[in-house]
Amino acid sequence: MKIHKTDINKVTDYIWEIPKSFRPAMRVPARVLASEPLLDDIMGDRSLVQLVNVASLPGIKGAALVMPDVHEGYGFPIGGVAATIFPDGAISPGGIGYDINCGVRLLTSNLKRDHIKDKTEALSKEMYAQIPSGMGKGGQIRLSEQEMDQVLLKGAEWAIEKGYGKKEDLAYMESNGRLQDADPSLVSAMAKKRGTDQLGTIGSGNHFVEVDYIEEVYDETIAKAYGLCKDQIVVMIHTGSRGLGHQIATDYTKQIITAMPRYGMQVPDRELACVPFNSIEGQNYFKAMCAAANYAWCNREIISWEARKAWANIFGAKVEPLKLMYDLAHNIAKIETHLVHGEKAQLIVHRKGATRAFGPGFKELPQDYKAVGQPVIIPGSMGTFSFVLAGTPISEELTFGSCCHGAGRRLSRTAAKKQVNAPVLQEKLKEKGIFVTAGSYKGIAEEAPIAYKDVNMVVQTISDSGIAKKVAKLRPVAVIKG
DNA sequence: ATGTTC
Repeated sequence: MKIHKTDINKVTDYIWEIPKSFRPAMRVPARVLASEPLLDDIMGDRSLVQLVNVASLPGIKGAALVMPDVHEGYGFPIGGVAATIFPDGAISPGGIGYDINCGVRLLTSNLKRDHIKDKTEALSKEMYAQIPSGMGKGGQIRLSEQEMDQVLLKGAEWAIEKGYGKKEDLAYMESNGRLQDADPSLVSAMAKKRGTDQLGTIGSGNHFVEVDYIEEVYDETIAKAYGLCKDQIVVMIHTGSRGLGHQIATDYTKQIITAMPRYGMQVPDRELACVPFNSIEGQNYFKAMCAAANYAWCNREIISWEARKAWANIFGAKVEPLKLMYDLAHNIAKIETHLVHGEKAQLIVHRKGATRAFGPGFKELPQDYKAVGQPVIIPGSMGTFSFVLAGTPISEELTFGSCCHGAGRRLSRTAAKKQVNAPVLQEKLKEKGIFVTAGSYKGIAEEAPIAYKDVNMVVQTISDSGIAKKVAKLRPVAVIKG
């Protein structure tokens, strides 16, 4: 299948639609949220074909959607949102991704840019020492079988009970850092084994811990509600459920590929394998997915504890500890209520490389954010900049309350490695005042800014389309990578 | 993304 520009209808400057009539298998239209240059960028790759395939998912409602940071993924495009009808619409592990509850959190400090100037290098070294990173890397904590089950059931609460976190953090996590449907008995022994020593570790790839300062505030009122101000130092953490989540995705993808024919579900690409949400296989996957999501929230809470230790070691025990602004998932499925053609419907919302972006008044928001909407954290590529946005009611109308999750890759890892000289890049960033500490040059090369879209363009599209408002722009000073 | 290949 090839998709040409002439197959795509322009709905607005930021919304492009491939109509349902394009392919007989499509059950809903396919929609791209992008400015024209960003759309042109993906015309040559498989993102749009994958999006059209998603539009044929059994039980899909509204439209198959991609955000402006879209790129190719396993079956589903990354940056994709697919809402299927509860309870018998499809659930597909490919629509969630291999790193279940990969997500981002932002911690705020009471220090300003001037306070840390002379200590940036020492801080980045201490962060690197405290936070294990890199492929397959384990941490300090070894979970017993009983403890593992508690982590999978309780998520971030487990870390807090054990003294690795702060009770006041819970209110500032999506779903309070815990999905109630988790069932540890549905997580394989292999997945649990892989997760035994990986709590408190960031892993590799695009995962990182970053120290930033706030370069610009766009919306003073919302920034104030989130506790953000110009020149303030903040810490961003991006990681997920590590080997445990990956193993769960592997286990259930296999199972679901085998089970799918029994339910008469057909999809154009084997990588979109799915079963009805309320089938036994669908329920088992969902409950295991929830367990992996809880592991990821626990992981990010423990990494925050490590970052807080590094903070105290560098700035002294009397410094105010880092405060959690918000933590949100961008690889997850959630049961949510949205309007479909003007009527309320319960949906299984798959977000793969897409975050939630609910507007003001949403009941799950912490009290101090209720009036301004949910924080959306958008990490840019290494050494560029990142954004904090706020969700709006428009996201609920256009995207099932969803937003983009980052800059979005434009070069494959292999292509990036060919083009980038990592030591040179590291030195260049240092000259710009950004200390990058990484376990491997491979990681630096794969994550070079050239491998990513222009985050400014991506965020501008989001802001122009109205699904989220710009609140603040963040510049990195130290990056810890795998 | 991941004890690189589901």
